[in-house]
Amino acid sequence: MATEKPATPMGTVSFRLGLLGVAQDALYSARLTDLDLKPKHVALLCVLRLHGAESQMELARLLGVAPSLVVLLADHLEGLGALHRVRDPADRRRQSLRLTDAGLRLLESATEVAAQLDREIVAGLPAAERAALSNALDRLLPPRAR
Amino acid sequence: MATEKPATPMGTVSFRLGLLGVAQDALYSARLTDLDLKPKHVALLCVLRLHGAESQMELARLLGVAPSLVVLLADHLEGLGALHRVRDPADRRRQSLRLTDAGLRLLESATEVAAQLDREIVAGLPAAERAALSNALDRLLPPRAR
DNA sequence: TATTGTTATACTCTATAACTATA
DNA sequence: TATAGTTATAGAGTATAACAATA
Repeated sequence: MATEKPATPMGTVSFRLGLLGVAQDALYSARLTDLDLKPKHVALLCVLRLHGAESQMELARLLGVAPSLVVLLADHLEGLGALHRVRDPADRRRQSLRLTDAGLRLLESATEVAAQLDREIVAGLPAAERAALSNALDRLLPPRAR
Repeated sequence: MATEKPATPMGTVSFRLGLLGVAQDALYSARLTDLDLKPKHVALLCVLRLHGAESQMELARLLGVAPSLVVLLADHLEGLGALHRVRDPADRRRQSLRLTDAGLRLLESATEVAAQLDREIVAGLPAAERAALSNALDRLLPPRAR
């Protein structure tokens, strides 16, 4: 009684995961407009908060995006006062990005927005299924993103 | 022991769902290049196969995209011989999109690509968790997309 | 006048490539 | 010469608005 051969991609987990995730991303993005953030900015803040990063290059690798995009994301966040760039004295080519207190508060606000989505969206799921979903996401997310 | 207040959006289901889903969509898109399709084309084919649709407008509503995008998607699929447009004789403004045999075979190929991703991706999940994930996706996907 | 499909246009996102400063 | 960061440019994707045909 495992998965039978599905008739369409809608019968697969990966396709439905893509559909739902893309919709989720768009919804979160819409809810972030008041904070003047996009999900990618939030991802960058998360990495800084949870890992820290030695350089923008490392950040690009961790986020899985081009280094040039990190520049734009960091520019925007710096403009919001959420972080500042500090030159590495040992290698002046490098800049470390450091969260400010305002950045931490911004991240907290973004967290609350996501938590609200959770309440709206997983409200319909039984507790066991919600936990299983959360576990599955943990396992499937590429380690670099965690 | 329910969900404690998460410290970052990474602690929420919705944010991780967005990250994973967007990555999934990109991966599926990359695997579809040989078929000359994008996930949105596949979604359109799925809707035609599973529901049928009376008009392109209805399709736009079901897919949650702008009508002008349905035109482009259908143009491409028509160019591949996957469907043809037939004018509704009762209302000549409307065009019904009908899957051809080639379209059905194309959808089967796209299904196999997604099934292969499933094998690669959910391979690491215990059966119970996989089933729970599949169930959760079913419940969370907006009904229009199913 | 309202609706379907289409076309034209513009905007967002992000990558690639070129460039600067530092090593 | 190689690397970190930046800037310039280009392409993909998709929405909005204008338009044509039909009702």
